[in-house]
Amino acid sequence: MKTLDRSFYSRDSAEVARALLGKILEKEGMKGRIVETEAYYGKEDPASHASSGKTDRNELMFGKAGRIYVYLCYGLHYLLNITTRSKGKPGAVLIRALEPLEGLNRMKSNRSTKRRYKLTDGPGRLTEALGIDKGGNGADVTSGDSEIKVFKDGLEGGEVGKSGRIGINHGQERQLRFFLKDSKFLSR
DNA sequence: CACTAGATTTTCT
DNA sequence: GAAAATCTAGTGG
Repeated sequence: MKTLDRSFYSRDSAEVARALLGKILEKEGMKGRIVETEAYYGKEDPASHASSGKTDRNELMFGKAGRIYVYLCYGLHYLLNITTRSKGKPGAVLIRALEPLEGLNRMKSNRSTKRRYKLTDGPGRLTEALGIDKGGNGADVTSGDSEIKVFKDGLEGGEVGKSGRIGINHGQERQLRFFLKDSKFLSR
């Protein structure tokens, strides 16, 4: 299985978000199918971290495409993004939900809650299940020896839905959330 | 089942 | 000081 190369990620954020649906994400042997994503931009997007300029936290969004951007949200949840577009044009795609495929037992033991069966159907949950934290920040997904990889051959098929993004209060009801309609592993 | 509070870092006012 | 790209556990019907 081959990983996607940098030209795949160097496009418009919404195109990348749409194209990532159905692709397989792997971290240390644990695999999941990407079923839900959201696109973020730069200063023209008030919901984006990059909307008000570069900071220590978001500088990866300003760099080259195809790298991991992990961000600690609400002080306790890590969110997984992949940077998009080209240098100087900040952008990223947030991975919101996965369908678990391999390594389920390890995902379960990574998650602290045992009551719920929910494993990877939410941006904060999937990072915990896969053991992703700030250590993975800046990794190059297009490189073969990265901890986190995205494969070119996904599971095609399934109707794609669009909606406004979730969890943001900064207005902006542009349709930048993409998901596979028939998936049972979407966030709320 | 529905609703609510609380956890806790980065950033901006 | 307050809000944010969220989730969990607890309470009450």
